[in-house]
Amino acid sequence: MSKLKDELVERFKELTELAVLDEGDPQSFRVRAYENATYAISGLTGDIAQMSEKELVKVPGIGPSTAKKIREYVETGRISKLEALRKKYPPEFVALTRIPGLGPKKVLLLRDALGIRNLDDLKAALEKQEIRHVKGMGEKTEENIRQALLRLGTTHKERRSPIAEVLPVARRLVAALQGHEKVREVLYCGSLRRFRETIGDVDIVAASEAPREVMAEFVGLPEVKAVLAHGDTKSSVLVGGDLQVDLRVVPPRSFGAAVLYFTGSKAHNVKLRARAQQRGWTLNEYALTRIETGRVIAARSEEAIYRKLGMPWIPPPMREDTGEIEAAESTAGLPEVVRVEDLKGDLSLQGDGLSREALEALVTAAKARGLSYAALLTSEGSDGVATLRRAAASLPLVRWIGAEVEVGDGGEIPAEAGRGADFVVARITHRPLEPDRQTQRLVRAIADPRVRIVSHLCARRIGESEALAFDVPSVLDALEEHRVALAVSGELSALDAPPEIVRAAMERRIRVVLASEAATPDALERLEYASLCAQRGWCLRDRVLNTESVRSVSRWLSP
DNA sequence: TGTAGTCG
DNA sequence: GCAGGAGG
DNA sequence: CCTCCTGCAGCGACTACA
Repeated sequence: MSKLKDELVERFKELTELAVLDEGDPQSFRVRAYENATYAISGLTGDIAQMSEKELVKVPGIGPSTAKKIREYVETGRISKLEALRKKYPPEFVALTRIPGLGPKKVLLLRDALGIRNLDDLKAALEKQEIRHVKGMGEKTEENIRQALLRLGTTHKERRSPIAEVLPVARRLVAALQGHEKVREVLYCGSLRRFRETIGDVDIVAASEAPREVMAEFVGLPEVKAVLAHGDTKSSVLVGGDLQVDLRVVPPRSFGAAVLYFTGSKAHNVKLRARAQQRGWTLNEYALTRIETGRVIAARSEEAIYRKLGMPWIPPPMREDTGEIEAAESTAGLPEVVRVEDLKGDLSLQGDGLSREALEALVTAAKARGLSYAALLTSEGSDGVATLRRAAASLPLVRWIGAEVEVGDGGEIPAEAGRGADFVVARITHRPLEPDRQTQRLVRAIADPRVRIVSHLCARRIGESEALAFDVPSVLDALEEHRVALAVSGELSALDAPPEIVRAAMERRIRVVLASEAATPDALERLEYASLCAQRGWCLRDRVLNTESVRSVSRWLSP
């Protein structure tokens, strides 16, 4: 977005980190105020450089002090408070707090007692076994730091893993816990349940009356590489490629409250708690409770808690405090976002290279999932179309053969593309271009009259390659004008078009297609992922082409 | 056993 | 450090 | 309008030290 804004957000993040050290407490009010200010700045729209101190102070979360700092940065390119703190706490010293288990207090203690100012000092102190002699630390602390350093690099605090890596692991762990006889219910929560594209750690919540046994089972699972903490109701472990997984076990009557609490987001929870407080209630991970009597109002299910707070259940992907709570309590209610059950067909099955048997297995599985129509795609030109048409003859569900074509550097689509096919899907591939050229490329491809669907609009690979940079409004305008549908791929390393773009598309009359791009029966589950991703973008059900009847899909594909 | 630090 | 209320 | 004052969510779980 705006470069100035990004810079300010960076500066304030650093300010927050340094304030934690300066205050010696991550919970101090000043630290929290900086955090809020950072969030407030990241939500600013418009030209920040043009805003006066007065205007800035009006923004919730920005007070006189932050406003001054913003103006100072705009005018001089620096923030004196930040410079002062940097001097006091050099970057290499601050870096020490990123070691798991080392917070502000211990880091400062190490500096004052042993003069440790950077990683090398710390390593040297470990060598000499000096740390165990510091008052307040012991052999155990020393050993923990040693272990943390060994893991550093792979598991430093900020590392987030692509959802494609995390989801299968989480599903296996949940399945393993589900199999335990003392487990009543179990669900992964956190950013994974909200379907964010990168995941910091996995939070699993289980309901059981025998927490200790469940915990023992959990930390003993074969995938567990290291146990970071192991208590009666809460444990943390590392699995596979150094992914941290936390398990909380709660009594079954609190399952809904726990799942709500641990699903977040934090900002969503804060708003919910405020709504509870207005009613004289309090909301925590155990229950929604009336404060004066201590009576539980709701706890067992999320749905009940939302209902008591005057809201319908909110799909987890929407719980990011981007207006969902206000919408949920409005008379109009939450928008009706698409759910996987709404889907009637799949327009993205990958037919290339599949035998008749494989095709049959694919469409049979699609039918078993309740789908009633499908399109098979080929990227092998008119020969591919002909082959696929023959192979798919008389198979159930298959209504169309589509040609998937790659878009060239200039947005061109080969002259012969789509010959013999029922429609064309333009698949965007990764080409590094200047934003203006990229925009032209996409708009030109969308404007080609053969193209009915555009897929992988941003050509991104989560955790590998960035989304293409282009002017989003122009491209969305083109989609609307030429009546081309926007695909949302459920392929976990793509999830493309991303939610921000889907949400912007909802402001226009743009249709969406949820796409599994499946070549095998198992891969059809990506329809679920596509719908969760679409929910993050507030994708309305009645904008999704493949929730509609064969007739209306046909009309869209061949206008 | 009480307390402090860290994490969530 | 911010927000909101009280009091001037 | 300004200044001054007060509250800011709140806590649990776990670990290590004394």
